[in-house]
Amino acid sequence: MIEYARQNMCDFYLSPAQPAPARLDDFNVFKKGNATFTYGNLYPYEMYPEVEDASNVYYNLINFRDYRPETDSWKSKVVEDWNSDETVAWIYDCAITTHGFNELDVPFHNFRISGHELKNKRREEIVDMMLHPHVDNEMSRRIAYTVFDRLHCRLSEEIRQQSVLRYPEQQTFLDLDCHGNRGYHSDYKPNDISLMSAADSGDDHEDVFRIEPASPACSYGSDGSKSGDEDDKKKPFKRPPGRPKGSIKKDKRPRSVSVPQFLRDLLLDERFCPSIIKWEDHSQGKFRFVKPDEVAKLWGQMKQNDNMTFEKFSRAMRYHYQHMVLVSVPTARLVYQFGPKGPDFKTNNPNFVKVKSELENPSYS
DNA sequence: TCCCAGTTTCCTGTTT
DNA sequence: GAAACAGGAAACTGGG
Repeated sequence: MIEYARQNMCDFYLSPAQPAPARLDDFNVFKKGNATFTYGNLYPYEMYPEVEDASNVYYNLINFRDYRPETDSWKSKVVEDWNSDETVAWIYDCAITTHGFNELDVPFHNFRISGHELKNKRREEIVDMMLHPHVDNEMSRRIAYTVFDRLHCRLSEEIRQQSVLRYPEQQTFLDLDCHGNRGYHSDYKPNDISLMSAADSGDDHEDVFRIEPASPACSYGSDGSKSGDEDDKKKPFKRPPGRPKGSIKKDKRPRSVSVPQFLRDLLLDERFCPSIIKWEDHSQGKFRFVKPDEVAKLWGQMKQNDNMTFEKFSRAMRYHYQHMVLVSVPTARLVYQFGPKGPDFKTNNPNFVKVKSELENPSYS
C-alpha cells in the first residue's frame, strides 16, 4: 500500500511542479474523498491516535519523492566517503530494515548530507534532524538514538579494522564490538560509542595496563625508583603513580572525552540513566551515582584500564572543581553537580521518565 | 622544547 | 570502622 501510494497516488496528486501548500491541499482532498482506507493503513489509529490529518502522510510521501534508497554502495565505503544518497540509503537500512521503524516517521530529506557531515553530528543534532512537526517527538528521539548508536558502531568498526591492519598484534579497546564488550561482565553494555567516540587516544594506554607484576622491566617501587630488594619481592606489585613510560605513539587521534563529558553522556543515555547514574536535580545539573563502581568500571573500560575504581575516578572528577566544570555538593554523598563551565546537559526528559502514552502502550517502548 | 590541560595513581587526613 | 570525600604530589600524555 505504501509502495502504491509512493508510486501512484503521490506522483499523481503531488506533482513536483506544484507548490507545496497546493499539494498538501490536494492530498487532504484526496484523503477525505477517496483514500481514508489507505491513510488508515499507513497510520493505524491504535498506534498513532494523535494523527488527525493527512499532513503527516503527505510530508513523508514528499520525503519519499526525494529519496531513492536504491544504492547500496555505502556498504563498501567508509562513512567518511558517503555522498548524500548513500547517507540516506544507510539511514533507511539502519532505521527501517534493521530496526523496524516506520519509514514514514523518518524525515529522510534532513539526512541528505555527506557521510563526513553525518559522522560529525552529535547525538542531539541527530535528534534535531529527526524531529518532524508531524511525528511524535519521543518516537523521533528513539529513532535518532538508534541511528546515532548504529552510526558510531560502524565508525568504531571502521577504526578497529584500520587498527587491526596497522597494528595486527595489538588489542585495543576498539576490539569491543557493538554488542558486548570483551571482558566486561555486566548487564550494562557500554556500546554507546559516543562514550568512546573521541577516546581513540585512550588506546595509547594499552601498554600501560599490560604491565605484568613479574616483569623485570617494571620493577618500580612506590617511589618510582627502580628497586630489587627483598622487600619488594615480597610485596605485591605496586604500580607507580601516573602513566608508565613506554606507551607507543601512533597516529594522531582525537583527544579522549573528558570525565564531565563522559558523565553527561551517561546521564543522557537511557541504558545508564537512571540505572547506574541519575539526575538528582536536572535544572541545577545535579546528579547522583546509583552504582558508582559500575560507572568507574565503564570509565575504565573505555580507557582500557581494568584497575579503575570509583576512588580514582572521583579524583579525576575533583580535578574539575578548580575550573568549575564540576562543583561539589556538600553534605550529599555520591551527588555531584555540573558547574557553570560544565558540558551542555540539556534534555527534555531527564531520567527517561515514561510519558503517559508510553505507559499506555508499553509494547511501543 | 616548553608549557599546560587532563588523567592516573598513591597517599594522608577529614567527614559522614 | 567503613565509605566517601578532599586535595597534594608525582608521573605521564597530547596538543599548542
